[in-house]
Amino acid sequence: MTRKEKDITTEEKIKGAARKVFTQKGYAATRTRDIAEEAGINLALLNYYFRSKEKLFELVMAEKVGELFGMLVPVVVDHSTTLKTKMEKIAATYIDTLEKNPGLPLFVLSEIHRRPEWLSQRVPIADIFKKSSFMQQVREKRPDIDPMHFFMNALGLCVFPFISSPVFIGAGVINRNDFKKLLQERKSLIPVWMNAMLKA
Amino acid sequence: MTRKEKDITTEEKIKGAARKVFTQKGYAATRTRDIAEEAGINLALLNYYFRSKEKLFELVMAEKVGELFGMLVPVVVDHSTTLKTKMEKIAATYIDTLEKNPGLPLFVLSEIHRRPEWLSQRVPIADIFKKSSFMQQVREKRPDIDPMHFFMNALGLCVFPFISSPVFIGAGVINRNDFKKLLQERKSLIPVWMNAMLKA
DNA sequence: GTCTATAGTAAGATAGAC
DNA sequence: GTCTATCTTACTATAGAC
Repeated sequence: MTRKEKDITTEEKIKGAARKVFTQKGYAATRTRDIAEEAGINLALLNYYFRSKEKLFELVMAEKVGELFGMLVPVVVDHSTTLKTKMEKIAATYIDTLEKNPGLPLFVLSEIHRRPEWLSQRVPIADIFKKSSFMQQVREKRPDIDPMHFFMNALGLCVFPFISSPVFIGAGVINRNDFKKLLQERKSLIPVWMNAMLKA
Repeated sequence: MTRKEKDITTEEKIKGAARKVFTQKGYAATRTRDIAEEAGINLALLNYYFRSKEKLFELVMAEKVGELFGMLVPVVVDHSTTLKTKMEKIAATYIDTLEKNPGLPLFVLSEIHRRPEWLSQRVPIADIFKKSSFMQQVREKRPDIDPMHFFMNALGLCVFPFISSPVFIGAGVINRNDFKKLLQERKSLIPVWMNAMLKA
């Protein structure tokens, strides 16, 4: 047994397995047995540590929502950066992070879709975005258009490829390698496109 | 009993219920009992008509994939229209159709994510898109950039709002009415943005 | 803390009456 | 064709030994 394996507590092994299985299959399709097997432990231990499937899911979900939106906050509220810089940071951060965890957006979006109240009950984040420096700067440039459009566009341009890749790849419209190349290109293209949309 | 109700066969009632429940909750979270109840019939009848949950799902899934991508084909292959016209048609068609069926994209994308081989086994549509008039016209305008980028952007700008609306609305970043207003605005904005991106 | 064994329940599917 | 009742399986969760 390597040092690394020995240091991971059973609790962390289960959480790690849960992260993997839940994000891959979603809550409903996940069986606690899958998680136990993935963690290399017995099913009873899962309930010993986390009481129930629901409680374990809750933990993972909160973490994943944080991963997906947490990275956004420091960038959009920063008053010291230009809109262009913000766009560059958003594109680079999202694409690099999601490339390591491509299933993240679809998981979060799907689970929130099935539990619309989940977010409102715990993440009071609306004002942070609405009053953010990003929104102000967009409003200054385009007082004639709802800034939410551009916020959505920025996120969509970054995130949509990851959500739709199974379709494009599955349909044979693109292959895995070309897709990876596209992603890298988008890191520099998205800021340029966003700038063009703001001027259009 | 109204005329309309009387004319709907039991088979159609079940299929209709299945469409509703499957797209709302996804395959795994759907119980055949939910569908039977929604259809106002007995559980046994579902198996009498469709043999199994899987077979019924298969039917709905094929239909929904058709709904989501079928509308795209006639537009992108049409050699008689300009790129600008194509963009206008894509935006208008998608937003109008999806407004009546907002859960469609997330359903299709999620289910394909969980069954990556599903598409490749039955929808041999790759060449239609790759050789489409849309792709050619984009290549002419921007031979320096992979046209797939713009195809993805067009779809993403139309579809992403529907996928992400539960998040935006759930987090309180936007309310339902403003969201509906945004959607209408996007029908004319998206073609403008796409044009701007192509020039950038 | 970790296991085996099992209770309890929910879900998909079918048998058989009408 | 449509129903009620039931079979069978698979899942979550717990009891209890070690």
